[in-house]
Amino acid sequence: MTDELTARTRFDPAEAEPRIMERWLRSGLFHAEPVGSASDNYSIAIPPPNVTGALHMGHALNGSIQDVLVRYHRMRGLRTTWVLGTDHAGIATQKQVEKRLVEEGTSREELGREAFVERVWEWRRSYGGTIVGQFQRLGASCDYERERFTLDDGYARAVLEVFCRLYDDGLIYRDHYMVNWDPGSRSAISDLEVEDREVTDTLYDIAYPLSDGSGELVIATVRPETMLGDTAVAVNPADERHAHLVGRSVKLPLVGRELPVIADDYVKTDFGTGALKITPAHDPNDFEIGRRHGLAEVAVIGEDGRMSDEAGAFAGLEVLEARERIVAALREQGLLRGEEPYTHTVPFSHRSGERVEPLISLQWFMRMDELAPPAIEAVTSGRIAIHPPSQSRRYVDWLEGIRPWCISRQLWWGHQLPVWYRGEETHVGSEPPQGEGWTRDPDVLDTWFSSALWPFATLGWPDETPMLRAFYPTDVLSTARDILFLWVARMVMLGLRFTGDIPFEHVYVHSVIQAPDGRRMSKSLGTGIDPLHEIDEHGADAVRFGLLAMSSTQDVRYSREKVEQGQALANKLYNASRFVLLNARPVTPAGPMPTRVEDRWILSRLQRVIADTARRIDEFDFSKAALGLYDFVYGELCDWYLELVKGREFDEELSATLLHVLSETLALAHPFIPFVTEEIWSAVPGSEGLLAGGSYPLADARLVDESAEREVGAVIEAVRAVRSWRSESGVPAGARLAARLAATGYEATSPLLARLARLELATDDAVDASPAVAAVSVPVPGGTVELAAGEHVDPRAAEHRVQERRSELEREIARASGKLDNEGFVAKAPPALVEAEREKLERLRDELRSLL
RNA sequence: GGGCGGUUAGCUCAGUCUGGUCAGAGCGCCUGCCUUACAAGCAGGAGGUCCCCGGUUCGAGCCCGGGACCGCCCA
Repeated sequence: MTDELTARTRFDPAEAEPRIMERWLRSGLFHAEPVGSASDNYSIAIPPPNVTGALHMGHALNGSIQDVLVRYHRMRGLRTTWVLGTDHAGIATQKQVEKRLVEEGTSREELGREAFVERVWEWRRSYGGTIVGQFQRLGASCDYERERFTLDDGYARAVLEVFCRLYDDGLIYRDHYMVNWDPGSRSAISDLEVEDREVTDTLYDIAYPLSDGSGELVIATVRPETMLGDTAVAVNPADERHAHLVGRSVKLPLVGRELPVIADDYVKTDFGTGALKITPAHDPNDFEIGRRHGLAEVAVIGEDGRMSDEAGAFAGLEVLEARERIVAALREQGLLRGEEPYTHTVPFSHRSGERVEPLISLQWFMRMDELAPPAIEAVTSGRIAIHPPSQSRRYVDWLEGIRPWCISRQLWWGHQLPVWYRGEETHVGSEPPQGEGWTRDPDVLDTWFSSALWPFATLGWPDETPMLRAFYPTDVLSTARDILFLWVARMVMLGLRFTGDIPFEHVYVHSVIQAPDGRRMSKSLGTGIDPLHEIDEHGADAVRFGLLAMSSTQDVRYSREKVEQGQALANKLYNASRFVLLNARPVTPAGPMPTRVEDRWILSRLQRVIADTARRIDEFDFSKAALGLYDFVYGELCDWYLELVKGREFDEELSATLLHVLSETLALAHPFIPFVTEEIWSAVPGSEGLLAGGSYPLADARLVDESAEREVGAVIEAVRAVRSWRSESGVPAGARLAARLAATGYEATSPLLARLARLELATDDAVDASPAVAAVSVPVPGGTVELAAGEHVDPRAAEHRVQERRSELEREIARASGKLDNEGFVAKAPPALVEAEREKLERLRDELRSLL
């Protein structure tokens, strides 16, 4: 870089980033050998992205967060591994490949299972690496040699092992139960894959005649087609209108079946007529009621989304068509008592977007009642810390209300259940059973079942591997809110069950990034912003910085300004480094040897930003950490220190301090903006190796210098005061003005003040001499600067400024004296505060007098 | 229906835990500058009913109560 320094005034991420990533990868720095134990080492298991996925903003933010943590701890000297990989995403991947098959004019059924699965593997080999490469664009320092996939051989072994052990322990079982059936993907899906949406349907009132002909009971439903599967009508036991009907029966229209009238608390008395048709096979609540009352379960809709044979005359029809025909038939028979628009929430599949059909189906389930309590305890006891803490309540609430988890999926892509049947026999085991006539269960496990093992299966479990010893439990799981249940809770449950230990010590729940207009970022809405495009445009450092600076404990809108701020920071650091490297002597000192006040000042400020940054990373406050670095680089290093040293000779002492401050700043910022800092590092004299492998700065309390901070702080304020006065009085910023310093506290710093404020300061013995031209008094800390501004002053501008200042002073004086006139304030406020207020008032009055 | 979060400058957000020193940042806007690192820069500036009402307090953007509006989660 050194040779290019003179020529290039801008950092070019597009050119530099791939080159630097290449160096990192070749160096092997990101790879850690399994040595020692987890308590000494640092590890993060990435929440595995979907193998079909491409990097979106959520990944980019999460990747930036994890990379800050990983780079920071690596530089702290810990053996560090960040395990990357993808999950096989059963439904999504299968759908991708099926789509292609359709385009080719064939189908998975035509291919057969084995050939189809091979096609999916082909797809995965060709396209499954996309997102891994995209993490590299971001600069993520993953241990790429350890990339894992939830269908790898070793991983698959872990999955089967867990299934078999849970089965043996009685936690996994097979049952006919109501599941969320997704007609789109022809599979059961879990509660977490269901999204409730509000839709407007028609609510129909239908009369069910009493069997004895003595009247009728009117029920209300939005799904008349399910009436064919009704097996009861229920009323609330407290409902006096219907009390006399309980125990009698009604005749189901169109079918003729006798339905008992039952009493159940679930029925709301204020909905419709207070009578509820019960269809245990097609509604989750009815299902529960049905089980309570021992009702028959008549399934009139099949897994193909069409009416089943049980639907009699309507068999084979699509649900919607059946509905129309049934309504028509009821109308014809005079049993339709009303219809009106009705808005309610309806479950939709996250996977296919289709309306979920609740169906009773024979599936495999996992009991959660034994697994959940230890997972709750791990968080309530503090063994696992969730950040921000408000999220732990959501975690606990969810686990407390957890229900059995349907883990089987009617797919071909995934971990096929290790279950075989022969007649009435069932065999569960990692090996096929002996003997003839066994058939394997065709279903696969929910992808999340395998993801739940991620923190330990990636490290070689069930074997007692060195990796597992060295890196489990992992340190942090970083994730978005919606994943708290999907992954985190399940990882904790299974981690505790199978390793006896928590899977991670900290859970960091980060923001969800919304579109700039506050809507959800989504492809279908057209509101998505592609992080790779942003990286192309602004550089990975800028995107990382921007995302981190945006992040918060709540959802945030994507802010391109923050990314541009990051880009500006990278460029600023690059140019500040040019200044240092082009001027400083290439000394390689043991450390800085500051004697001058400005050197002591920047070193002192540096210690503070070092301490703040480390603390903020430790507290997961990435936005404060990033913005704090920005403030240091801009507001202290570049705006002041580099300007303060410009008049000096770049001798050995100054060079040592400059190079020290530069090196420390680069290292400090490296976890946030790794590319530009690494690039500059290679040009710093005496720098060895890669910055990514260097050590993180530690604050040195001996370099904190209160008096230097006070003195230089006063200079900064004074320079600002003079500049501001100039600007408002029409005095050119560049004009050198004769001046006299009538203030204390500038003994060591007056030359600095003179240079930055462009003043010709009179020497001490000239202090009493009157300036040649009428003087202006500019208040600064510790006194005033008397300026002989003379010919430069625009009298009207100057007068205007004085007026403004006078009224401002009057306002402030009124406020301060008002406070002091308040007896309550003087009596009750802390004495120091009252005293400070008195001094302030004195100061204000002095200044006002000087302006009269 | 239950729970959680939010409302501060034109925009996006800090600041609220721990009341006074607090009206802040970035972007945008206005003015002036190519000052020997950076014009993707530098210097200076304008701009706020801290959602509303009430309370506590000597003192409230911050604490308490009520309300309005927006968003998210769960049922």
